Amino acid sequence: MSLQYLRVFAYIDEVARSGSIRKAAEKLFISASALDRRVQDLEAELGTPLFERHARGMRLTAAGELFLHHVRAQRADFERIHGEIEHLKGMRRGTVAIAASQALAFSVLPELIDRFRRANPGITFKVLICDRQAVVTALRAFEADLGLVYSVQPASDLAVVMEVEQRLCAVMAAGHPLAARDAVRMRDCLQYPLAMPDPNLGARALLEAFFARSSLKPNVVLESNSFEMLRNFVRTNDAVSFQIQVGTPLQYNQDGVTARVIEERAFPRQPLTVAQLKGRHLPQPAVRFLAALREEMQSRGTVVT
Amino acid sequence: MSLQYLRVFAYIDEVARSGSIRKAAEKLFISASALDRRVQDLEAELGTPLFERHARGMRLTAAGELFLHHVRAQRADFERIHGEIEHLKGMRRGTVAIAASQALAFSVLPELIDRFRRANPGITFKVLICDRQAVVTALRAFEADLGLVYSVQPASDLAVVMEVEQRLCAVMAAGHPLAARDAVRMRDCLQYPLAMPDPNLGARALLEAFFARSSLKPNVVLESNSFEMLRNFVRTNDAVSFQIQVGTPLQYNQDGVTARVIEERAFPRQPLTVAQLKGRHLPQPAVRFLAALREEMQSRGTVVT
DNA sequence: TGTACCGTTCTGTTTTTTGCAACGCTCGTC
DNA sequence: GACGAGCGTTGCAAAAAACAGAACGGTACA
Repeated sequence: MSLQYLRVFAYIDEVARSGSIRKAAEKLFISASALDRRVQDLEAELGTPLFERHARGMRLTAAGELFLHHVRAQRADFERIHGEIEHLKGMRRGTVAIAASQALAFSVLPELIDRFRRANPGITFKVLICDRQAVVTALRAFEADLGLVYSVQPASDLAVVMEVEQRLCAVMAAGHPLAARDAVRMRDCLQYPLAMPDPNLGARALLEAFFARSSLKPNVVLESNSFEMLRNFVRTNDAVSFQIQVGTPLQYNQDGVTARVIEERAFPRQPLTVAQLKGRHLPQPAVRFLAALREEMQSRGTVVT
Repeated sequence: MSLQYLRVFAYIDEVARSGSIRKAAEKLFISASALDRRVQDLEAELGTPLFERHARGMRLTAAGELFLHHVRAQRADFERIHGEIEHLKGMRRGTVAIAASQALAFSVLPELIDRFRRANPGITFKVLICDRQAVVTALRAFEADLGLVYSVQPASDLAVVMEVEQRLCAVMAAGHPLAARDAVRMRDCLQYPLAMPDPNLGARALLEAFFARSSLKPNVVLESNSFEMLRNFVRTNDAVSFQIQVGTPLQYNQDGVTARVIEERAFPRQPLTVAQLKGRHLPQPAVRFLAALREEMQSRGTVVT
């Protein structure tokens, strides 16, 4: 649903996204000339150019940035109101849009969403799995209601609605010698080849911080931006990988892979944080899902905020 | 400035205000039929009627209430963004809309606004003086950015941004016997005829609360909803009136009227509160004015919040 | 120096919005 | 109980806005 009367707002949004009138026009199924006129008319009404014209396309001006944010906020808020009107009509429909780190794609989110949908049928989900920078981008563009990230850089336009204390886990094959032990220390892991998450995965920052002030030398045989890749790798050999607690199969061995919490006294800790765009009204379904998420996390570990 | 593309939103807003298509059409300078079609088209797009049709006119449905609030929020937020864009262009323009109780109309607001405008030329003000119920209404309808009220009933959609502890004052002629004293007690006032603020003025609630648990019997000779009326009345006789501190000329005798703080140990107190609509982004000028207001109040009395 | 892509303008066409007159309806009143 | 005043609503033609397609002028990159 996009409401005929907000057409021009959608135009501006798309032009900013595509960075070009012609590309935007194609996506909007109108001609470039028509789109161009709408942009120019709006600029005339505002008395300010919203875009800088370059040979390669259009870039937002400062005023454009401001206005675009307003446009996206309005479009998102309209969707929320529309959802609440549907709710009044008795239709329990709605969508929750989530942007999350990879770690949550493995078990937490799928299971939680499945359970939530059984209790609240009619509510649909959009889940975007991406790195933590893209999570913030999605929140800012009103493409996600909630962002779930490990080690997010604080930003003044984001509000942290929940923080869950997370410990680091070593991930290994079920038959791995370390799997036989209850407690695993970091120096135990370093006896084996390591499959490391790459720098734009949250867990990496923690590991770097540890190695920086340690004399232990890691033997990295694989580095990847995919937890799935790392997990599948360690299944068939004696390598050890790392992941944050919430993303690991602790209690049950799944697909021949298991995990153990790393017991390390002075290990740097970083919480898993749930964030939203500051000052935004979340749609009702997102509010309810957040409550379910909080309940889930409280039963699982330490919820800080 | 109202932006061509939000035309239909203005239509809905006006229809809700006027309660009738024909009256709204007249104010909007279009025909009733054209307006009617826009309303119907919008309802069709939303899949829900926004208005109930009666022989006397249109009344909002539940969905209509919801949507109207969104419309007004959107229009107000657009004004804010437009102001910030003007700000980018170097034009320091903007408007601060205030809804306030009568008590503030006497000296605080006029003086503060005057001073503020000297420091920030180009910023204009809209001040609506009304009873505290209308203040809340104006905030809800996005007609006011800030509401200044004495004894506001708490509401879930209002956010209190500031509270100033207020004491009650006795107001009397400059030559009144009580004016010769430094400290005035309630029972001193009751020696004289009283000019009482009427029930929908904030100060009245306090007085009622006091009399309810006191054996003193007030001799009320005048009751009015206008502080100006009360003040002018006591000037020429020995009657005593009441007003909250912020609205009274304490230090200087103005127009032959003066005031003294009432010293009463267990007197009920109610703060003057500054409120805004919860979850709303205030325009930049309003934010700056609020800061000036806070500074002023801090120099004048006890700011609680 | 060409070529590919960009935003833009000009033309006429299509779609949307509007005004006007008329209709059906519900109220309050004579 | 008829009647007028007010209301929302509907057809139809006119006006206005948005549109597509071809052509123009420019910049960037090979």
